[in-house]
Amino acid sequence: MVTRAEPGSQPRLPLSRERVLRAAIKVADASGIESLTMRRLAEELGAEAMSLYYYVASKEDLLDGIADAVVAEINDAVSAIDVPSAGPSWKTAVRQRVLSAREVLLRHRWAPRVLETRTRTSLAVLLYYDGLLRLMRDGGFSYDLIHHALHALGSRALGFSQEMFDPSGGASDEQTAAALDGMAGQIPHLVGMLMEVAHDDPSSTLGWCDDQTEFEFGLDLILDGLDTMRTTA
Amino acid sequence: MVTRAEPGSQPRLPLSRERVLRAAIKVADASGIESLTMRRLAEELGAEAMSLYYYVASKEDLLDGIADAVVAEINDAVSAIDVPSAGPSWKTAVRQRVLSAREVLLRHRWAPRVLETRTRTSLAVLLYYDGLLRLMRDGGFSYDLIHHALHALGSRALGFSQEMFDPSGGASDEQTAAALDGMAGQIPHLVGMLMEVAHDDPSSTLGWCDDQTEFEFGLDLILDGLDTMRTTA
DNA sequence: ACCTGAACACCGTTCAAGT
DNA sequence: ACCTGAACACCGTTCAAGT
Repeated sequence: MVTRAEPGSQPRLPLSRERVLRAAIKVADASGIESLTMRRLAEELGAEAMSLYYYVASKEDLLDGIADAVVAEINDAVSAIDVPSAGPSWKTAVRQRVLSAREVLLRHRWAPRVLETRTRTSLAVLLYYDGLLRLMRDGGFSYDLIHHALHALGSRALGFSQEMFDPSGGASDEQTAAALDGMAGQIPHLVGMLMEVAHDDPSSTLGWCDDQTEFEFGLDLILDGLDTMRTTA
Repeated sequence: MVTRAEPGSQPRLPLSRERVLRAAIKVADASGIESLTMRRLAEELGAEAMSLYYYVASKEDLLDGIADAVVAEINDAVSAIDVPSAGPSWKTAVRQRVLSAREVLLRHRWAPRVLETRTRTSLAVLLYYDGLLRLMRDGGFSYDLIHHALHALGSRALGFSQEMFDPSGGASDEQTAAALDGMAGQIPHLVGMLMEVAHDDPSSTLGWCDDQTEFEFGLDLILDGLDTMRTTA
């Protein structure tokens, strides 16, 4: 082992929690969350896996850390938004915040899954919800209705929703169509719907459905319902 | 190694995919999904881990299998429901199906997480959605609106929703109250809301919120919104 | 056809040791 | 204070071998 630096080797930056978390996000963004292992992360940093434990208590702590960092990124994005929120304009204010959060999550596809599996309550998440809450208070909501509303929105408030099935499932439209055709006897209504919807929507080049459109449809459905309750309660 | 059965040892049942999946569900129900390993499952069956690979192709295939089994259990439960679904009664029909699905999931707490992580499209899930679709067709929905509706419902159609944060987070109410108090400066609206809501609801002995009530609130909000669209479209 | 033992390539993590 | 090598206890899985 040579103590002196190899000729041409850069003097490595010292590690820090900040650098570890940044590198972890980089790995997850580039290669997916399943490829984020302590050894792989250490390699990315030019260090040994064991060195990471000086900055994170465990892998769970690492995941808590990168989840927090993503929500902090969301909080940064939404704090730049400055639109009126009094009375009826609460809705566009909330809508804009949620869609901003979604934009951040689209840059970190692994984030929803990691967020869902956190057990620790994250201060960053609480701060985000506190911001939404303020807007709804401006809109004239009671605390009680806001409480229901936050539960009704669930993860949608942070910009993502659970799609239980993707008809295309990663396969091509042709493969999907063929597979569905074979099952038509068992799932006649579903096949009927997908035939019609796929035909009607020439812009669905990414597959059967446009996720962004569907996300906004669901979001607006909930926000509109809440708006009605706000005024009738 | 003795070839003859030990005195008192029961002649072990032969393995089968059915038995493997059943045992896997039993382990997950009793000890949580994280304790479901191939070795632990084999032990439960009185066999070796390697023997399981004769019935499942991989652990992913095992998870696909138990997810399918749970949805099959849901399909059994909802197929016993026989209520009218024509016109405006579509809503109560769908509502009842969703709440039945939820009851099944409450017996398998690990199921939502496993369902979310499946990549393969499950026939059982398609059958479930096809059933919902039929009810909405009876209600007079267009295929196009049903398509939006299924996306808007997302996992809620199958009886569960993503709660992004649990204010209690497993801790006692006293601990939660103390922790929130310390953060009151940073999240004033959230603290204000939780103080009021917890105070107002003497029945919330399980913590700050009654999940079943909140689930139904969110579900009804969406169903009511869809019902309006059904009649105005 | 059905089941298994030994072994492999990975994990996260502990611990004592280096600078 | 910061980093590491060797080692441990666990994974899922391959493969050749047993009945």
